[in-house]
Amino acid sequence: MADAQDVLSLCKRRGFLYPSFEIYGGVAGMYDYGPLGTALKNNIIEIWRRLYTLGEGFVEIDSETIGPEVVFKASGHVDEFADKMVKCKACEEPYRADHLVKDLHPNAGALGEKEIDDLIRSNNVVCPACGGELSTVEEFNLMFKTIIGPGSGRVGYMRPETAQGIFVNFPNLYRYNREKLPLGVIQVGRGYRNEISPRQGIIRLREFNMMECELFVDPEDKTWPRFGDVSSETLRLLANDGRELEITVGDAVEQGVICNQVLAYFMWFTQEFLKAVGVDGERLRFRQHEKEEMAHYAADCWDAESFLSYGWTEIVGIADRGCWDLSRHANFSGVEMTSFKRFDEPREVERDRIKPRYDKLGPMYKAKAGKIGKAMEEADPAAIADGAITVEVDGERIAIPGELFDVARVKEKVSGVRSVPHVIEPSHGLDRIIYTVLEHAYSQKDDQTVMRLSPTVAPIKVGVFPLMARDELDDMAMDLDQELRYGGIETYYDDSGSIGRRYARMDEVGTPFCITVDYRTREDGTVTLRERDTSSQIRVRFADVLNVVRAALCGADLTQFVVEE
RNA sequence: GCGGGCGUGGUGUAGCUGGUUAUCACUUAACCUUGCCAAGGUUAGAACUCGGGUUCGAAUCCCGGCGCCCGCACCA
Repeated sequence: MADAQDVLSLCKRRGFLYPSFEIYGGVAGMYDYGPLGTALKNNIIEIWRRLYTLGEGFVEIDSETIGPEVVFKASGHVDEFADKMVKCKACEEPYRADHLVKDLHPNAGALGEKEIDDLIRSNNVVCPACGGELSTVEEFNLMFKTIIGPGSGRVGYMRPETAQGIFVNFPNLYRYNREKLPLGVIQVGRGYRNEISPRQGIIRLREFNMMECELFVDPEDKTWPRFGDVSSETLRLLANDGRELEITVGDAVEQGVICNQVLAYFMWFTQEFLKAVGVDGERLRFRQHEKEEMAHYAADCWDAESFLSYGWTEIVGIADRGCWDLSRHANFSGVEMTSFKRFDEPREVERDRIKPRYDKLGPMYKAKAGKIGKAMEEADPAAIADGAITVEVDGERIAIPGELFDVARVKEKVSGVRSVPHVIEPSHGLDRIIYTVLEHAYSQKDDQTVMRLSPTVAPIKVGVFPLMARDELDDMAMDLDQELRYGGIETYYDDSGSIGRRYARMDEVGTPFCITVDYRTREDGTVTLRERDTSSQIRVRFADVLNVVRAALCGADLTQFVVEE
C-alpha cells in the first residue's frame, strides 16, 4: 500500500501539487496544482464532461461562486451549515456550545441558539478553562462570508457547493430544455468551506473542486431509459442496515436496497467513470448514508468511497435530494419552480368550486374583498365547516359565512399537472478523485516509482528520445516530437543522460509510452515504442508513429504496426 | 479547536549535552562520456519553517506563530 507521504512527496517533486503560498509558510487546506496536476485534472474533467454531455445529453453551465445571502438562506446552508459557538469573555477561548450543555439535555445537538443560551444561563455554565463568563451563543458558519459591493453592501457567501447555481437557474434551464424532463445539468467549479481543521493533503481542502450534476426528474417516474442496459452490471454496496453485498444494479433496485432506477443507474455510471480515469475497482465501494448522517436536504444518499492510505474516503456523493431545493427556492423567491406534465389527452373533470358573491363581499370587506375572493376561489369546498369557509389573507384567518358564496358544480378541462421535480445529484469531489487516481496508480518496481496512470488521464502521453544526442538522431527525434504535438498528442522530448534515466523519469510521472530514435532509424526508418508497465518494446515505422500512438492510447492491438526484426 | 509528536537544499537525511565555511546520498543544470532501462567523470546550483527571547555566540536552549503527522472532535 502506497504511503500518503510518499505520494505527496512525489507530487510535489514532479509538479503535480504544491502547497499554496509555500514561501509564506503555507495555509492549511490549500494546495495549488502544478503543471502535471493541472493537466491530469483537465483530462479527468474532460472525460467526465464527455460522459455526461455526449453520453447522456446533459447540458453544462458555469455559475457564480459568490451568491447573495438569500440564496443560502433558501438552500439551508446559512442555518444548517453552522456550528453553535460561545467564547469565554475572559480568555477568549471558543467552544462548541452544544458540547458544553450536552450533559444538561438529551439532544443538545438539535437545540436552537436561544435554547442553548438559556441552558447556559440557568445552569451557570462557565468557561471550562478559566471559569470566566461565556458570551451569548453565536453561529460559526462554515461558509466564507463576504460583502457584495462597497461599504455596507449586501452580505454574500462563497458557495459551499456548485449545486445552488444550477437550482436557481432551473426556470431558465427548464425552458432551454423546451420544458421537458428529465433535465440533466452539470457544472464544474470551485466550492469553499472554512473547514475547522483541514488535513490529509488534498482530501480536505478549504477551496476545492467539484464536478456536480443535478438531474431533474419527474417525481412520479424515477425509471431510466437505459436502465435495462446496465441492470446486470454489479455494484459493491454497503447498505445502512449493515449488509455488505455484491449485487447487480437490477437486483439492488428490485430488492429495494437502492430506492430507484435513476439513483442506481447513476451509481453504476459513476463507477464506470471512476474506473475509466483509473480508480481501482477493487478499492471502490458504495456506502449508504445512515439516516442521521443524511444532509439536511437528502432523502437517500450513497457515497462512492475509495480505499486510500487514509482509509475509506468519500469521493462521490450520489443523493436523491427530493424536491427540497426547488421547493425552498420557490418559497424564498416567489418564483414557480415546477415542471408541467401534459396528459396525452386533456381530461375533463367535474368538481365543486366555491363561487364568491362579489356583490356582497365588496361592501363587507372593502379593500380586502378582492384578495378574499381570490382565496375563496382557490379553496377546497370540502373545507367548508358549519356553512362557512375559512381563508387566510395577509396572514389573517377570516371565516366567510355561507351567504357570501355559492358552491357550484363545474366542468374543467385539465391538460396536465404541475409538480416540483425531484433532483438526483451525483456530486464529485474532484480533488479527492485526483488523489485517488494518483495513489492507486502509485507503484514500486525495482526500487523505482512507476505511476501507472491510464493513458487517457496521463498528463504526458509519449516521451520522445534520441538514443544518442548526436549523429542526427536528435534532429529526427525532434521532428518526430513536433509531428506528434501537432497531431494533438502531449509529448516530452528528452535527450539528457542515459536512456534508462529518461525512461525512469517518464515512468515516475505516468507517461504510458516512450519512443526512441536509434541508429537503425537512419537505416530503415523505424523507431522503438516502449510500454511503461511492461518495459516491453516494439519496432514501428517512423511514418506510422502518429497512428500507432493514437491506437496505443486507446489500448488497441498494435500487432499490425509491428515491423519484423 | 484540544492532546501528543515533528519541521535542516527539490527529495531523504547527519549534526541538535550551544563554538570554524552545516554532513551524506539522490535529484537538477552544463560539459565529457554513454549504441535501450535511474552507468561513469568534471563542474555548478541548492537548506537550518518563521518571529521573538537567552547568550560574546543559536540549526542546537526558551516562548509564540505557521505548517505537517497521529489520536479526539468536526466532516453538507
